[in-house]
Amino acid sequence: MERLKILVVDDESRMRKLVKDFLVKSNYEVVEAEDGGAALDIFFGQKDIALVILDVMMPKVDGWEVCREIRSYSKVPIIMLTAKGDERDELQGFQLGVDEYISKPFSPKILVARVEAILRRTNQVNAEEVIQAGGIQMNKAAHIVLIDGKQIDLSYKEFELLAYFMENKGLALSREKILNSVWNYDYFGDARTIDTHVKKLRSKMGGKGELIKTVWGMGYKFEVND
Amino acid sequence: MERLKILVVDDESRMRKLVKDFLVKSNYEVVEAEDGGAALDIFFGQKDIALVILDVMMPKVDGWEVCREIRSYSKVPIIMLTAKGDERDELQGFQLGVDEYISKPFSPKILVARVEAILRRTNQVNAEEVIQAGGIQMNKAAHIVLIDGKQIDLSYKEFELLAYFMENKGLALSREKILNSVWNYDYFGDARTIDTHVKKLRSKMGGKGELIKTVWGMGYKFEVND
DNA sequence: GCAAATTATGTTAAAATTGTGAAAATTACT
DNA sequence: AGTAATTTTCACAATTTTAACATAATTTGC
Repeated sequence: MERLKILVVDDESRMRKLVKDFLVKSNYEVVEAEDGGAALDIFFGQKDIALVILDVMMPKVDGWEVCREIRSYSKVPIIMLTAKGDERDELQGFQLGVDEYISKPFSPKILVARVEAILRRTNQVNAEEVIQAGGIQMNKAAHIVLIDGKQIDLSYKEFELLAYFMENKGLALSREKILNSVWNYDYFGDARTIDTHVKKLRSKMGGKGELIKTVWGMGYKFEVND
Repeated sequence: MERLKILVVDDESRMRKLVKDFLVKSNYEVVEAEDGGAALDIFFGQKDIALVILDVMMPKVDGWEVCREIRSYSKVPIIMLTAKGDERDELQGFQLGVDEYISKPFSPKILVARVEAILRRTNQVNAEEVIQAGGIQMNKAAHIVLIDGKQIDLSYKEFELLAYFMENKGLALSREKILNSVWNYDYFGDARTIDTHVKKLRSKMGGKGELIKTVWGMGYKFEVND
C-alpha cells in the first residue's frame, strides 16, 4: 500500500513547511498549495488526496471557499487551521462539513494525532506497517510486495520468508533459524526445502533477488547495499 | 473533537476486552468497571462519560440497580447487554429508562452500530453512512448497494460481508478475522462458510466480483485497482 | 587442480487450499 | 403449519502451493 497523500494549503510557506515536516516524519506524503486556487487545481487534478489541511485565512480564495468547492464534489476529510478561539468560525465550518479544527498555535504532535485519528476513522489504514529496504516495499497487512513500485505475486510461504529476511536484514540466518521462524516449530522436514523457496523467491524478485545472499555453510542473508 | 468516553460494565473481563477492542477501533475512549459498585464510582467520579454499556447479570449490584442509580441523577444513554430473548428484562428496562438492548451473543459490529446510532441521536454526532470504492456505492443505513449506479440485491450476510470488505479495503483479511467481525463472537462453525458467501457475493457483483481477491493460505482481500 | 561439501535448479509427486454445486438446516414470512 | 429465503454444511473437483529428490553447479580447503 502506498503512503497516503495529504494536501496542505496555507499561504505562509513557513507554516506549510512545519506541517509538512511532521507529516512526512509520520510517513505521509505531502503536497503543498500556497493559495486556494492552486489547492483546487491540485485536488481535482490528482485523485488520490486522502486528507486536506486548510488554513482559513488566505488571500483571494479563502479556506471556506476552498472547503465549499471540495465538499460539493468530495467527502475527503478536511481539517481547518483557525485563529484561536473563534467560535463563529467553528459553527460555520461544521455546516460546511469540516471534519476537525485545529487552532493556531498548535503543537505538531496534536496535528499528527488528529490526522491519524481521522484517517483511522475514514480509511482504517495504518500508515506504519510498511517495511522498506533496498527498493522493496512490503505491506504485511495488505499482503503486498512492491519492487521498484511494481507489485509482484508471492505465495504465502514466499511472502513469509521475504518478510523474515527483511525484518532481519543484514543478519546471517541459519536454515535452522529460518525453519523455526517461518515454518511451524513442529516441522521436521528437510532443511533443504528452504533452498527451493529461496530459489523461487529470488527468481520472482528479478534483479533484486541478489539481495538474498548465500552464506556458505550456514544459510542466507538479506543485505542491502548502501 | 475529542474522543467520546464510554463506560463498559461487565464482570467478565473477556467480554469487557472484546467490547473495548471494538469501541477503541471505532475511535472511542473506553473505561472499564468489573462490578456495579465500581461502575457507579467511576460514573460519578468522572463527569464526561458519554454512554454506559451495562451487563445485566452481575454479582452483588446487578445491572438494573446500576441503571436505577445512574438514572436518578443522569440522562446519559445506557445500553444493556442481556441474555437472549428475555422479554421480561426488556420491559423492566424500558421503565428504568434504558435506551437500547443488545442480546448476547451479539456481533461487535452491531454493538458499534448501536453505539453510534445512540450517540448520533443524543449528541448530534454525525457519522458518514455512505461508503464508496471501485464503482461500488454502499449506503449502510438504507441497506442499499449500487454497482455502477445500478442497485443489486444482497442478503443480510452478504451485505455485512461486503461492508466489512469495503471498510477494510486493501487489507488481507483472514477467515478468522472475518468470522469475528461479521459473525457473532460465539460462532464456531465452519470457516469455509465464508467461501460460500464470497462465491455468492462475487457472482452477484458481476464483473466487480473480481475486486474480492483470494489471498492464498490466508483469506480474502477487497482491492480496488487504481 | 582436485575431492569433498554445499548450494542451485528443474522436475515431479504430495499436500493443502479454494471453488462450486447441491443438500440440509435454520430463519423469516404468510 | 407451510412456504420461501437465507445460511450453513458437505463432498468433490480444480487449483495452487509445498516438499522431495536427483542432478548440475559452485565453493572450500588442501
